[in-house]
Amino acid sequence: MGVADQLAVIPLFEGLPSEHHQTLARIAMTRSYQKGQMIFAEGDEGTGFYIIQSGRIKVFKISPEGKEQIFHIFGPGESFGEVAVFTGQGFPAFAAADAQSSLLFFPRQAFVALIRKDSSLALNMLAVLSRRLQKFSALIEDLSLKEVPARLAAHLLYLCEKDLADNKISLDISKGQLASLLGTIPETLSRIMSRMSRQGLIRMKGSHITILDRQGLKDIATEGKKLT
Amino acid sequence: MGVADQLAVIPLFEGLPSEHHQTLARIAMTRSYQKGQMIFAEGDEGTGFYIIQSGRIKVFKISPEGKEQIFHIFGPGESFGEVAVFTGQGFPAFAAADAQSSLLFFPRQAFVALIRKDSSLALNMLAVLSRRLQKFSALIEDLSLKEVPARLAAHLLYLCEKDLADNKISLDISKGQLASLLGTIPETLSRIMSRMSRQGLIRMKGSHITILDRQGLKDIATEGKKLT
DNA sequence: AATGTGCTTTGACTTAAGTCAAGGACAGAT
DNA sequence: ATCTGTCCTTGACTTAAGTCAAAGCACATT
Repeated sequence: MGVADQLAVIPLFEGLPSEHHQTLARIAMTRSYQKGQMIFAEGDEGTGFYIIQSGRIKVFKISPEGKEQIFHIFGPGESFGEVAVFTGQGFPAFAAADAQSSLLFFPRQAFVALIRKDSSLALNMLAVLSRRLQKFSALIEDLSLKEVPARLAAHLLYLCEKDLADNKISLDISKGQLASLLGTIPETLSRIMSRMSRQGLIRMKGSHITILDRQGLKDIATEGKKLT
Repeated sequence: MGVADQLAVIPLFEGLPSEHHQTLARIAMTRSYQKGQMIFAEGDEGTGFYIIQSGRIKVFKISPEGKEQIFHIFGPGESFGEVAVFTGQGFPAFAAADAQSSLLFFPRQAFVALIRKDSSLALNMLAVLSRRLQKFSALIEDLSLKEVPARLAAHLLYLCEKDLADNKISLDISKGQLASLLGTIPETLSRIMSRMSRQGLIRMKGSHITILDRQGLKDIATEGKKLT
C-alpha cells in the first residue's frame, strides 16, 4: 500500500480528491524515532507538522523542578505539531517518542500552499484543531476544578468507553505516565487507586483494571462525591 | 462607519477581498447583552460564533461546588465560540458578558460556506485557533506545573508588557475575577499579593499596581524561585 | 535460579492552598 | 454625611496532594 492510500483513511485527509492525496504523499517525508527520542523541543522553529504512521508520541512540558505534564498522547493516524505551522512561532511544548515510531513530516510551506487550494482540507484541519481545543478545555477544567480522584475516575470511564472491552481495561501506558497525564505524581496515583480498590470500585492486577462499580466512579467523576 | 469597515480591521478578517467583508457584514447579526447576562451555556448547540464590537466577555466553567475557572477574557475585535462551529458539537464552556456588550453573531452555515470560498479566511481562522491552543497550553502548564505566586508574577509581567505603561498596571477586572483567571480563589490571591508587597516586589493601591522589582517577579514566574 | 534495573507501592512527614468566619474598605444611593 | 451592599483582606483551621525514603515486585538478562 502506497503512502497516498494510507493518507486517504486519515481523518484529517478524509474526503479529499485523490490527486491531493498524491500531492500530500509527495511532500511528506518519512522519519523514524527510537523510544524516548525527542522529536522537537519547546521553542524550536515550527517548520512543519507530523502524522503518526505507527508508534506513539507524547506531547508534554516540564517544570524547572522536573515535574512533567503530558498534554496528549497521540497514536497512529493522528497529527501533532500543527499549531506552530499556523502561528509561525515556535513549538509550544516538547514531543518525544513513547515507543519506536514512524512519522510522516509535512513541511510548512508546501502544506500551506495545498491548504490554500483545497478548502476541504482547511475545514478538516479546523475540525482537528477545534477538537483539540475541546480536549484542552477539559484538561484545564480537570486541573483547576477537580481533584485527582475525579480525574482518575473520569479517565477510567473514558478508557472503558473507548475500548468497550466491557469493564476491563488494560493500560497501554505506565502508571507513571498516567500520573503525568492526569497532572499528578505516581505516589498519589498509586494511593488513590488502592483506595478505589479498597472501596470496591475497581479491581487492579498489574496494568489490568476491572471496573466493578461504574456508577460509583461516575459519581466521583462528575458529581462532587468524595472518595473516602 | 458600516459594519463591513469594522470587519476589515479585525485580525480574523484581515487581508480579505472587500466583497467578502460585505458578505460577512450581510450574514452577521448584532446582539446586545447586559452585564452579567449569559451568552451561551456549556452543551448548547453551536449554531454560530461571535465577534465583540464593544464590551467584554468571559468564557468559563464552574465546578459542582461553585468554583469558577475563567478560560479567557475577550475584548473588542476578538472572536469566541468558534470551536463549536467546526466540531459540530455543543459549546464546551459557558460565556457571559462581563460588561454591557455589543456582539456580532455569525451563523454557522453561512460562515462555513464563506470559508469554503475564501482560503485566506480559512488560514486566518486556523491562525486564530492555533494561537488559542497556544494560550491554553500555557494555562495548562501554569495550573499543573506552577504554583499560584508564579502564575500571578507571570500575569503581572504580561499585563505590564501589554500596557507598557512603564511598570504601572491598573487592573481592568476585579481581583475576584483575576483569582478565577489564575485558577485560584480571592483569599489566596489576596494573601500572595500582600506577601509580594511586603517583599518589595510590587506596590498595591486598590486596583492600581506598580511593579518595583521586575527581575524578582521574573525569577518567581519562570525559575522555580520561592516567595518567602 | 540468580541478579539487577526500573516500576510501583507504602509509610511518615511537609506544605500549598482551600474553607470558614469575621472585619474593613470603598462606591453609589439616599 | 450616612447608609448599604459588594468586594477585599486577615486570621485560624483543615485538607489534598507533594516530598523523601525505603521496601516490594516484576520482568529481562546472564
